[in-house]
Amino acid sequence: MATIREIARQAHVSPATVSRVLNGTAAVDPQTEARVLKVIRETGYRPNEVARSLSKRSSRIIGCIVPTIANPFFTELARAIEDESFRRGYKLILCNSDEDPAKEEAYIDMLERMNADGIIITTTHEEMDALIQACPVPMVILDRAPSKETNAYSVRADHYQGGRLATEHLVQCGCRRIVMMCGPKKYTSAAKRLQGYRDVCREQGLEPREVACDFDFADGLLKTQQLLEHFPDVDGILAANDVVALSVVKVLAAQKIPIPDQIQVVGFDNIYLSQLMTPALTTIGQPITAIGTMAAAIVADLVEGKDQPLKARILPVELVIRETSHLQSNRANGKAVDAWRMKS
Amino acid sequence: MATIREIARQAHVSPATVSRVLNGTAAVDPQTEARVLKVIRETGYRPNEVARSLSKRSSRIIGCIVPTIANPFFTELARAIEDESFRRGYKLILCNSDEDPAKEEAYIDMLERMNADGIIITTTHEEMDALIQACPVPMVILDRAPSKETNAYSVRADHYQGGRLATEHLVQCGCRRIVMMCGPKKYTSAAKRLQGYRDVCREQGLEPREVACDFDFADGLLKTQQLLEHFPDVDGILAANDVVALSVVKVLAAQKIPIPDQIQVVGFDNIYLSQLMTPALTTIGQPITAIGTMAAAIVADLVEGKDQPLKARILPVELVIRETSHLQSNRANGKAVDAWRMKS
DNA sequence: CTGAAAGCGCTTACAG
DNA sequence: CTGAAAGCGCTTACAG
Repeated sequence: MATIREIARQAHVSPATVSRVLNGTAAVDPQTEARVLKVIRETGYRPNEVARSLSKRSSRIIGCIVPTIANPFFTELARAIEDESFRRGYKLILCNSDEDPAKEEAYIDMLERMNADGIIITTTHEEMDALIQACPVPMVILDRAPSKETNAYSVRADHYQGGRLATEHLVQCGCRRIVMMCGPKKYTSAAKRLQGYRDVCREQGLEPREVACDFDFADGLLKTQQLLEHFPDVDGILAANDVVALSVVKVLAAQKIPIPDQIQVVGFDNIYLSQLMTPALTTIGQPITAIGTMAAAIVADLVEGKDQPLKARILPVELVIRETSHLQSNRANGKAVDAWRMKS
Repeated sequence: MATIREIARQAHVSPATVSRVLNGTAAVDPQTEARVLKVIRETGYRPNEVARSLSKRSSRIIGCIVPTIANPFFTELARAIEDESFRRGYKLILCNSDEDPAKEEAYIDMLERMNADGIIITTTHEEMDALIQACPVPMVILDRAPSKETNAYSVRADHYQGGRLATEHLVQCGCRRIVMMCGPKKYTSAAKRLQGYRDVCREQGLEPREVACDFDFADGLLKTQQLLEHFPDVDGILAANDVVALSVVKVLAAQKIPIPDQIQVVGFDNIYLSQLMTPALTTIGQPITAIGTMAAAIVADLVEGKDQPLKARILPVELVIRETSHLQSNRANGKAVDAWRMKS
């Protein structure tokens, strides 16, 4: 692999001049420029990124730390972040923390040492706040409200509104004994959704029924079974998220409980999978792609010196009606309203 | 952020000595070492990775190029690669090519310029062979047979055997009119599975019935519908992969065709999702984690100077029986054999 | 418009 | 065991 020095030699100029035509950082005589370009083309020269990173103290690397891409929600998020990063000329280092604070810390450390230009992280650990505060590179926190005095950016969906929309929808669909399968409270998203649920219950004069549930399939199966024992008269279930909704559907199918005729189900997230399931899932859609795109864009803008006045951005959610719920008026023919989307 | 020079100053030694205690590359007087370590601890010094990469001409970065992590198969593969990379002290740069040769080329170029220590790639494009050949960094090709004269490594599953196992299983389950939904022939995996299917058909005196189908959900829906029109008497379907099997199940459910009583279905891959579906999918399992782990291990071993005699590794597949098929003997009670796994 | 020189922060022969 | 020096391959004031 040729170096800039070699190109300079062949073009009878200094390395500085080659650098200038490469980066367009200063005016270069057109004649000279043409000569340099020619040599570059002929040799297939490509500048070494590591050397450039070292002298510029910027690597054009964005780090992304998520619990695990095995969770489809984070897969889709990571994909959106990668797309925007690539579009803006950045590379993405993807890190799976498994929600282990030690791994999160190790990855942040690694990214700082690599001169990463920004870190996008989804964490639920309060202990991380100090690290985030101390981090010399820009941080964007996803899907969670950061503590007050932080200098980090945050992008998340309006989960409170999501909780409300989901509950109101089930009420409109005729449910009166709605059970909320609530994700771990340490997640802002779970806590906010729960709050929305409770508020609507109060407004509608319904008694809240709650079951704690992790955001994964296995716990979803377990808690669905418990739920059916505790609340045998349940007629509506708000699943903690779409993955849990998948479990709910599986358990109800196994017990031959018809969906949505006996029990209606609403998920959260609107991951791609939710439309592939049979029956297709009614859910609260988060703007997953928009969240990821915005997170990467914030980092890129920051590197390019663009101001970011807004530290926290909250994006709207939407109700996506499919086959696991049905409005009263449609109950007669038992058909689901097809893909009717109501913007929140 | 302090530099090695600053640590050296405070510990009254040269930067070279600090480097030596940091890397253990040469014996250092215990007294001196203790002094250096103390300063490092007190200052919280962490060496800059970019500078280290530049002087060592190794970045401890592994690049991974997949079509898209939106496909669960590649998500699981990427997760396994990341785990092994992290374990061995490497970072993973994840790249989604969308099977676009231009993007693949751009990413390979980028990774080379970053001094990546290895590139793990899943590509179906023959045109890439020249690039792979020219690539100065070690390459591991996944899920595809590389062309003969390449110096790249390859790791893949035994898809021919997979095609055989799937077909033989359906025959044992009593199917006689089995349709193979075959993935794009440019994929080695698809071509090999088809070959296995054809061979078993010949051996069993069955007439092969084939439908071409892309490896995605949308085409799966379309081709399933066409399949039912072309072959109205079909009693067994070999889906191109698990994602396509999801589509098959969806279409059959919509048409109220009972699975497995009227039509039995077998997928390929055994992605995590296949067990979450309702009904849970009978499928041919690829050792996804083993493939990813092995790919990352090959790169790490290479960097560490360990010999890699075997250029191509072919891993076994297994039949995973769940609820979309049932053996003759079980047909009577209509119950699926639960998680009975037969090692290939 | 152009070049010589210093610098980015490490590592590693080389000499002692 | 240790240090001075050169080098990794770029970029960027500085001077002309």
